[in-house]
Amino acid sequence: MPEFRACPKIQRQVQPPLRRHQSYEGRAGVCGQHLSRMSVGLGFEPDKVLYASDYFQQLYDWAVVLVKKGLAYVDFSSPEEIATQKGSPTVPGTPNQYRNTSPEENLALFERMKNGEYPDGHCVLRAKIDLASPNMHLRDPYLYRIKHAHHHRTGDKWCIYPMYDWAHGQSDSIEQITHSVCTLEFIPHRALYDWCIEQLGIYPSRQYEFARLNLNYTVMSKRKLLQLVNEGHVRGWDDPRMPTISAMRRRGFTPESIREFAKRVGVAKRENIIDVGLLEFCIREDLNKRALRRFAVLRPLKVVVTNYPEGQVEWLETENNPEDPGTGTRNLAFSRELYIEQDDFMENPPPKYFRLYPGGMVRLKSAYIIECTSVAKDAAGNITEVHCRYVPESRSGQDTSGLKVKGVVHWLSAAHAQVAEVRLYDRLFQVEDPAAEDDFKQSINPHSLEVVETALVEPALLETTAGEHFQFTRLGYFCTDTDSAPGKPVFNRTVTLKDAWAKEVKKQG
RNA sequence: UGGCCCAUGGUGUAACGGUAGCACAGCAGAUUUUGGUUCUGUUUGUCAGGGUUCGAAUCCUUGUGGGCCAACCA
Repeated sequence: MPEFRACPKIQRQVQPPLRRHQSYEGRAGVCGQHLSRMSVGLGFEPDKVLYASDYFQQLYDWAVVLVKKGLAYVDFSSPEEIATQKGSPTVPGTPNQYRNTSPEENLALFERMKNGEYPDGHCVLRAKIDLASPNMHLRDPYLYRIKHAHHHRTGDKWCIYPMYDWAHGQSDSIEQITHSVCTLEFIPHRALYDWCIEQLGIYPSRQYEFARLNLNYTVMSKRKLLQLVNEGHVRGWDDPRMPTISAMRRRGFTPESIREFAKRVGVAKRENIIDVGLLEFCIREDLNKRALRRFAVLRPLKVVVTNYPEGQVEWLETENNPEDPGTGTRNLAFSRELYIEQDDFMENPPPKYFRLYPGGMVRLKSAYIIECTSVAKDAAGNITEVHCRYVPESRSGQDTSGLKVKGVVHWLSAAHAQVAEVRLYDRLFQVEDPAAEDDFKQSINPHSLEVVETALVEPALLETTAGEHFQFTRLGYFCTDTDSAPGKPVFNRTVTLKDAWAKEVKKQG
């Protein structure tokens, strides 16, 4: 039954009252709250939330008007009969006996419907329009059906409830909505929307249809998303892999970035599938300016600086955000045993690799230049440690070494690093348009979530609270998850940094 | 095989009937103590055929392609 009427304040600069045209069905207050939350998630304060159920009496009175005008009748046929009588898009419908009932009789019948004299589904009120119309929605559409159901706002007052088409235009009209915005599939409904308003002679709201925003590598329909949730392919509606507002917020997308994305996408009438790359661009653009930089090592590789004194600790200054000097600096502990990212070392590097390799030099960001002198391996031949020599006069900010190195690598002091859980997300589907597949679930990406339970982070990262954004230097943007506990932070990777090297590797095959 | 909606680079989206522009992506380069950021340059487009017009992405028409339309759902 028609329910909550979303009325988010879409854009202040829009002159006429404009509203999102959609009603929701749901149990006690859930949807109204959900809509409000969604608006807030996008950074809006809902202007107000309105309820179609507030108009039930008016809607009923208007139905009576229609009946009296001979434009509506009570039909006792079964749903199957009615469907058959409607014909098909190429075959006109045929009228039944009830279509000729007099207005007076219909009035009495409709009243009995309202009074609860009939059981559920015993009959319906139908508009009398045109059974031969090429627009199926005009072939005497249902206006009211009987449902002896308790309504969370109107209680047991009604046992007949209006259908969508009978509720929507009139509700818009009551609220003096000038532009009622909806998606393309409602185009055929517009004729009925207009018909109701015209027959009633009420405020002429108008409906405008636009294409829904689709994203590649995911699905957008509520039906499909529900399946993902119910069948456990994701952990819930706000699983950071989902394309829902709550999930996106949890993953670390800011309201500003989502709105910027929507702005760049634009609105039009043609079907579209937008590249998630644009969304990623928008969140990087936003977070680059506001996220504090922190060091984190996801897959640690131990580095021993052989010529650095054992037990010595130095505190080296590094910037919190080079894009915003106002955010100041912090100090990082430097010592003889460090961790770097496994990806930042290769024993046999390919061309153009300018990170660490035997005999190679690299700058430890905000610290010293080191040179790899040897590699330690276990019995199986796996690299367990990398031994390096540091250049004492290459200290960041006071480098007199004259050395020029191409690679810069982030690092953590082994003795100071703390453990944190980091969740890495990848696209939920392996194909661009899963909805076009025979079975969209066949194309689910089995590696859409990778949990790194023992990532290493700066000690300062232990103090974070849910919703905080960071850039883990050279890795990507991360957001503290709601699963975090004191001293046990969990980070979601919102998006990686652009990675020119990954592209180069791909090119080299 | 009825009706309706849509069609502009890879993806989106602009252009009173008058020079097809913007963004993302791509490519090339510069800068860089994040292979990030920033900056510079650059490849690629009006679905097809007719018609109207001095002039068509825009108007008309035919075709092609895609989408939508039957629920006691919204």
